[in-house]
Amino acid sequence: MKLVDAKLKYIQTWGSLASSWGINRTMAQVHALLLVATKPLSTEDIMKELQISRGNTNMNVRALIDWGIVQKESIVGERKEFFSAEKDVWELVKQITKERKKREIEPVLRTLDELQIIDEDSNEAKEFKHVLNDLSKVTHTVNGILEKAIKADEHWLLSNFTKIIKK
Amino acid sequence: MKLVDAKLKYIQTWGSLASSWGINRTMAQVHALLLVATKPLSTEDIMKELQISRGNTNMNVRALIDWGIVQKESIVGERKEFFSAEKDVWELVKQITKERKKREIEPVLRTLDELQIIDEDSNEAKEFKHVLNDLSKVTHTVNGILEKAIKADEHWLLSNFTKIIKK
DNA sequence: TTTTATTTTCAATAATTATTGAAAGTTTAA
DNA sequence: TTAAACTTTCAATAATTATTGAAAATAAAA
Repeated sequence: MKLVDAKLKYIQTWGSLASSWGINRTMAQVHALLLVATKPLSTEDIMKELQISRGNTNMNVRALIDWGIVQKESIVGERKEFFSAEKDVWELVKQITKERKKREIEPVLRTLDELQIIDEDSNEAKEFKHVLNDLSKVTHTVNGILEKAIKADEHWLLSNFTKIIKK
Repeated sequence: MKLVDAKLKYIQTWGSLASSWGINRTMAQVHALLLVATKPLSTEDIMKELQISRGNTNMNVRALIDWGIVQKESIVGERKEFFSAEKDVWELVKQITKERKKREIEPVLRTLDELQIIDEDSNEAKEFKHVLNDLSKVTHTVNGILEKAIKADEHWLLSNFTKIIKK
């Protein structure tokens, strides 16, 4: 396979994975592009490479910066902005985990805990509380694991998980 | 809070969580409804409760059965079908994990491995291969953890994860 | 068999989400 | 200052995804 084709296919793959996880396809493609770029890219570079508009490029680059996985770069003698992606894949996974945890899991956790306050004592209410409690427990556990994973360094994480997998 | 309101809010919450994870909102709501139902529900029951059409109900119930988290139930003397959800939340998490792993992670893994075959030796090609390799390693590790989690029983899983969290 | 109840399908449509492109805003350099 | 380079915003529109509802298919009962 030719390098150009491989890069193209890789960007496509990343984009479609992202959609299935509820992330904007273009955002994932911009990120994929920056991840394999050998130097920081400008808005123009991204527009040209992915054949998308200026507005779209700008929006998605900003979103990626918001997620903490893309940085602005200054190049001496250049007026425009350049962008580059975090290249350490573990760092990347941790950053994404951190953001999704904050944006998606934590709000649910809060809602689940709120809902437990039901002033009723029927069988139906008891069963409902029971399901809620189970959901809450599982979600808290998952949240705890992610919390730990975010703070851990690569080696600690890897060795721990490897231990579990091997067992 | 009243039980009825709590149930409503719970179904809404589950639905919006699902959207952010790339799962059809209605599908999540149907599942949420079945999860707190005290007895199996018919298509009519679901339609009425969630105010959705017959077609929509049918599609989403079938999808849930496909995912392995909802079962058909027969009630003696009743001609129509009834549906109920897996109530064991850990079993549920495992089933969902299993399906998402199969549908989303594994295809990516295959593509990543395919892409490694690049017949070029430039610096650019080397860097690209390096990033691919990193991505592949991380994805394989995550896949392995999930594989293990799917096969494990609740107590084993919980105690292992708790150990990691406490450390 | 025919009738009736129930489920499934799918074209039409609605709702949602993403994208464009041009105008407005901002920053830098002359 | 002013002008040019560049970035941001956002209403209009396109693309995608979800939903409806009625007709077709299937299954059970008469």
